[in-house]
Amino acid sequence: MTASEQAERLRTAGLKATGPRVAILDAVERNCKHPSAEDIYQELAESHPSLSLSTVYGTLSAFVKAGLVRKLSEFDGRLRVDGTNPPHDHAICRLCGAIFDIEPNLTHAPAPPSELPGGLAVLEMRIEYDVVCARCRPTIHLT
Amino acid sequence: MTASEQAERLRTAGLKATGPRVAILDAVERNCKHPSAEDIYQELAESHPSLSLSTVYGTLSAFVKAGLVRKLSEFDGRLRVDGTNPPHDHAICRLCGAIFDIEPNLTHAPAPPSELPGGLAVLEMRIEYDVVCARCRPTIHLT
DNA sequence: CTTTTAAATCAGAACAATTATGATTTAAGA
DNA sequence: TCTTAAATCATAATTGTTCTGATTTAAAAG
Repeated sequence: MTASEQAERLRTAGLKATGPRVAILDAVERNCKHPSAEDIYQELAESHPSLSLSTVYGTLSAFVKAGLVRKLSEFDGRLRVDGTNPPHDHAICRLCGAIFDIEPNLTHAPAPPSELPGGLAVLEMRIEYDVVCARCRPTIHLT
Repeated sequence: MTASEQAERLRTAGLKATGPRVAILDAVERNCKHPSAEDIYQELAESHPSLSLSTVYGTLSAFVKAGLVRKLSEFDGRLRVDGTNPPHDHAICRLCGAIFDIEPNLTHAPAPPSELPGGLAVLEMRIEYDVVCARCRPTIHLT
């Protein structure tokens, strides 16, 4: 996606299309590894030396509100975002905290309801698996 | 579950059955509201005035490693634990971050696979909904 | 092409949650 | 009992995130 297309997306979402914003949106979408704010900051350090970490935080928060990127449950206690489309499921190793992307529909889940009890409008649904990964498996006794 | 049964569980898990440990294990199992470390600390403040917050952290971490309690994805950036309550789904408001417990099987999901590609042993599966809650709904334009 | 204005940015301070430290206490097995 | 490794406590240190306020900038109006 070109820079000006990204800019257009930002404007459509009601956000100003600034240099930092386009760069951050781009970085999030390129990075498939559920980056943290710090990850993105580091990633852009070279090309945008004046970028501030607090801008990354503020921008990510704006993106999440606007629905441009997905905020993940903070698996390891840090904010992590996911800009990849389409949505996919996640498996988290309960021992080491590693996150794995899981192809959706591996577990034939039905389509999400459009609304949940209590007036909750559903935007998206995903499955989260608690797992023990291959690396950690040998280190424990599974009952 | 009696205190001595709890103590036995701790020993079986390879942990010393100390007063603080039994109390914390008990508190976690009684509390169905995904308590944070601070929550548990507060809950035990009266009955165990000398209990230290750092002990709560250390103990919870030991319990998670031993598989005695579940560590939840930290929705709001804080550690949260869950005792033996039946697992349930969660809806998170994308705007305000509020968490709602969702009755499982509302979205008739099938049983989880016991293993996922890449040698991931599945312990548990849950559904996560991104929602806009009733309070936040009026504040935005849904497309 | 200015001017205007609200939004975005930056750097740094403040804050909150968690982890580390090290001296002291304690459970459990010898 | 005695011994030993583990657990505890209080506090310091660290880390991740949010807040602040002065400055800059995009976008829309004139």
